[in-house]
Amino acid sequence: MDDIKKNNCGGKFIHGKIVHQVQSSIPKDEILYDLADFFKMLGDTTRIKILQVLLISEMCVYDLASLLNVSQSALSHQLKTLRQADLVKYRKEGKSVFYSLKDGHINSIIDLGLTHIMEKFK
Amino acid sequence: MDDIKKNNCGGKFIHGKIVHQVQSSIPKDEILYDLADFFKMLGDTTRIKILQVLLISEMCVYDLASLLNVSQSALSHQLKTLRQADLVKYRKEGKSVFYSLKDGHINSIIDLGLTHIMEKFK
DNA sequence: ATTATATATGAACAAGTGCTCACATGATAA
DNA sequence: TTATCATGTGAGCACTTGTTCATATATAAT
Repeated sequence: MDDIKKNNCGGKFIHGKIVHQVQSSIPKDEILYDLADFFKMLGDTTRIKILQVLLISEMCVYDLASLLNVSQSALSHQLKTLRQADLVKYRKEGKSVFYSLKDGHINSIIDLGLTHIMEKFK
Repeated sequence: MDDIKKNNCGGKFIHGKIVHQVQSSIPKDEILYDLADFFKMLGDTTRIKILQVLLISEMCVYDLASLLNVSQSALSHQLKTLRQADLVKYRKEGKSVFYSLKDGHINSIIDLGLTHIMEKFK
């Protein structure tokens, strides 16, 4: 019963037992770093919009730019970012380049995020 | 059959039908803005670590700082950020302040993100 | 070949972010 | 009260990020 020493933080940890237990069950730093990088991709309005669209249908850059009301240049830069994060793929057709999602996980993750947000909208 | 005019982007949209269909099914800008803000919270290594810990157990600031190997100040700043995002709650006990998760969604969202990351680790 | 269209990209820059440092606050101990 | 411990916070600063502007590339039309 000495794992909780109330009102005394002088030693290493206040609650050694709990801390050690937690320490052994969280993922390695390398993984958490990648995880943060992944969520970082979803943490920008423009990119979330892009993904929302591609969730429904593939689309070429020109249409995407018009639809989202962002400059073609800004969009291309963001698409490059998403490409590097391995979240989108593309195919060329004439002068156009069609982008689409590369992964199915994104769908459910964004959906979960949406339901989280929606709860606060009432 | 004129919703696809191949190799011609002169008009408003190349693929009007698809664009309009997509346009009506993506969430409002206000929601997408909040959604991005939410994912932004998960897009930082320190914050993801904090949440990973609180996923398992509540913890006081001192223990959390020691466990995650971050300065107490940096941690307090991040905890404030998480508080403002309404992701954590806290209770005071003597000199200590114990933080815990406020919401159950975060658990499943982080888990989904983790499985996404793990797939690329082989 | 020349022109127009669709996309990509480098440089520059403004805005945002996360840290440290110093100090403030609040509670307990001496 | 005074000292100590746990946490919070403002200011400053280095670093990152997302955009614009100009230009490059690549394909198709004239």
